[in-house]
Amino acid sequence: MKLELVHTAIIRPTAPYNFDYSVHNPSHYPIPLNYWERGKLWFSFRFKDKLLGIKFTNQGTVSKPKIKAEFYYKSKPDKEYINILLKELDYRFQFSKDYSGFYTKFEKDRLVGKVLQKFKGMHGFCIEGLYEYLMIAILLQNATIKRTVQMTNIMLEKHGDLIEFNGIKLYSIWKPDRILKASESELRGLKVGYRAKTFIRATEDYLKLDEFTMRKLDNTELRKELLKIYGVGPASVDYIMCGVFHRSILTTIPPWEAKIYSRLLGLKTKDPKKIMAFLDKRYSKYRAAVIGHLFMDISWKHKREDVEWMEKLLPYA
DNA sequence: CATCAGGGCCCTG
DNA sequence: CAGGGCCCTGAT
Repeated sequence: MKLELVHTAIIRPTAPYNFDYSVHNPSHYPIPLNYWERGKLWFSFRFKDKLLGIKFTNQGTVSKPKIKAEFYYKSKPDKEYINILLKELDYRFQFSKDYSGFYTKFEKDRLVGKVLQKFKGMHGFCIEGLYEYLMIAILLQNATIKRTVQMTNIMLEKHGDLIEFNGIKLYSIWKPDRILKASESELRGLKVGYRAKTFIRATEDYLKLDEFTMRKLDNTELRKELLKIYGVGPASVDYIMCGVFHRSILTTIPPWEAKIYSRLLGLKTKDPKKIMAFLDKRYSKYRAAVIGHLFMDISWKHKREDVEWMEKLLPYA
């Protein structure tokens, strides 16, 4: 479906704001829901039953941030819709979040000071809403990157919605009712295995929730609610809380991440529990933010110049 | 060719 | 709370 330019807005994030570090995460697996190049981001965005294409263009600097946002749709949406849409984008991209306390606290830290300098102005972001991210979490479970990519693509081709705007074609994750209309056996035919059932059950559970109300819950309550969703366990719940709900938490470190952090932090141990204890002692409530920055750093490096040991540690096989 | 583990999670005992 | 089963794929 081709979409037309229907509205343009200027967004002024809270400084410091580094555009590229705040709209693109090179460690995420390639998925045709968005497209990034330096200073620009195109993405599909389903919100309140409308599927739009959105393009961001960086027109500012880290200290004087400014983004041009262009909205593509079938017809001109009303003012009210644009207003709540901008509010939602503010939440998803954390434009108004103030990270200054974090930066001043650790800017001289021996291990992460330099990285914090480099990434100053990186805001946590998650383009996807709860439903989309939930589906992605299921696609990630118990699979290598390659398999996840393959399952994602077939699911998007069969059930996703394709849009075209500003010369770019992107998918959007299907609407929940689309998956409920599909049968489990039909989904199994797409070689997603036991996830066929998980997609359906998780969608049913999702429809009982209200993600906007959930944003007001504290971490403990939120975790409890999310764990009620079929197919969401300790690993996925952490990804969802950090991503969709922007909670700065680090409760479990999966073994593959432990290997990476061990190296980044210059530790001898690769034991997730010991690494956690170290982080907790040194960075306490900022431990997730610290790890987030270190991981971003190595991911960008890896994207640019192929870090050899990362290639070995990441299960790209 | 067979077997097995993998960036989990559910269910059963 | 421990451990088996689940889908597929690629490594051995």
